[in-house]
Amino acid sequence: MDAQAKKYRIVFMGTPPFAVRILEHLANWPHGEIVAVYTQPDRPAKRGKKLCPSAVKEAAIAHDFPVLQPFNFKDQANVQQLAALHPDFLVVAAYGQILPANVLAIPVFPPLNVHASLLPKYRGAAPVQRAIMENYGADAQTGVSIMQMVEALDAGPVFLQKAIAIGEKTSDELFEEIAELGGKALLEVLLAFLEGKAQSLPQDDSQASYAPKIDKSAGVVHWDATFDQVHAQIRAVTSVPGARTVLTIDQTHSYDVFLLPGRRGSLCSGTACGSVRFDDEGLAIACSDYWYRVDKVKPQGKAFMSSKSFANGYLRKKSN
RNA sequence: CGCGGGGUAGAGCAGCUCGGUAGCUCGUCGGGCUCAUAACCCGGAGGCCGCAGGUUCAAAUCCUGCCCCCGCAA
Repeated sequence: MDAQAKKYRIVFMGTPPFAVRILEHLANWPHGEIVAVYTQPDRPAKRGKKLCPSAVKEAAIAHDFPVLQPFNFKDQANVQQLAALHPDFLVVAAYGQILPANVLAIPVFPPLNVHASLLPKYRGAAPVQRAIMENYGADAQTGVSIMQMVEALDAGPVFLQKAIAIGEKTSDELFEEIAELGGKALLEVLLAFLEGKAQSLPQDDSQASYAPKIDKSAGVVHWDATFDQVHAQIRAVTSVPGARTVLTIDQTHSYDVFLLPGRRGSLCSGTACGSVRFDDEGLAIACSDYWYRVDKVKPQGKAFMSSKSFANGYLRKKSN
């Protein structure tokens, strides 16, 4: 197949930065051309409540891809608009909308989804975060699946899976690696379709688990767990929605802060979970087994600072 | 005009009500003690108090406008 060969028509759907990485891989695929990019409508966001475009929209505009932002596909006009694009492939990554059967039937090849887990584990909205939270062993791993979309959520047959070690990564770091891996896996599957060699395996529904969306409350650190569990939780929620806790200095001073992943301290047997300690190294908080050494904290209204800086400015009140 | 917090030495903060001397902890530099030290003692340097304008004999402080940072809400 040379440069003059047929370019397959691809419609991409996605919204957050994770989807951007997948889109970038697709954009570089020599056998296809992106004929449209679907993403969530601009939403009021951030300070000032201004209308903000999604990460995918910004990327699509940078590439000069046509952008479409329908509210949903219940409106048949939107379905027909997609059909009129005559897509060979429909690729979806973290789009944020459930696609009805008449949409899934449009592309020539099966509609594909890039999902950030080893299906059937962690179907749903927050597969990466849940995988980190629940798998904190030394050899824990998660991965990415290229699957065919069906009406049931994340339940279609899987064409290709790739695994990746979780280690001590944060969800941000893992998202990036999975997007990179997923982008490559996706192109492998697309090529397999062109060569007529694509094969899928049905998911074992009895092994399925669901990864519910992460909300604010998931960021509140549970200090009554082991160090490994606490560390896993903090890594999972770092960045969004942020790991937060209340530092109780004394009876009259406590601060609601965000914190970044730290490291294991010494054993803290006998200390009440959640106890706060300041020493030469900075801040430590007691888990059920070890002290959790915290290097960076963010008081309300402030930026992240070293725990030592925090002590310099905020601890004085304790002695006065 | 969505709501709230913040901007003062390299870092983190106090001072602002009630205008009048630039303060605290850490860091940094120099000296001392010590076998030695990240420990302790003494001393020093380092500030357009976010920007601009106004009020005043006098503004970090009061008034007005603007910029930047943070959170909530979506």
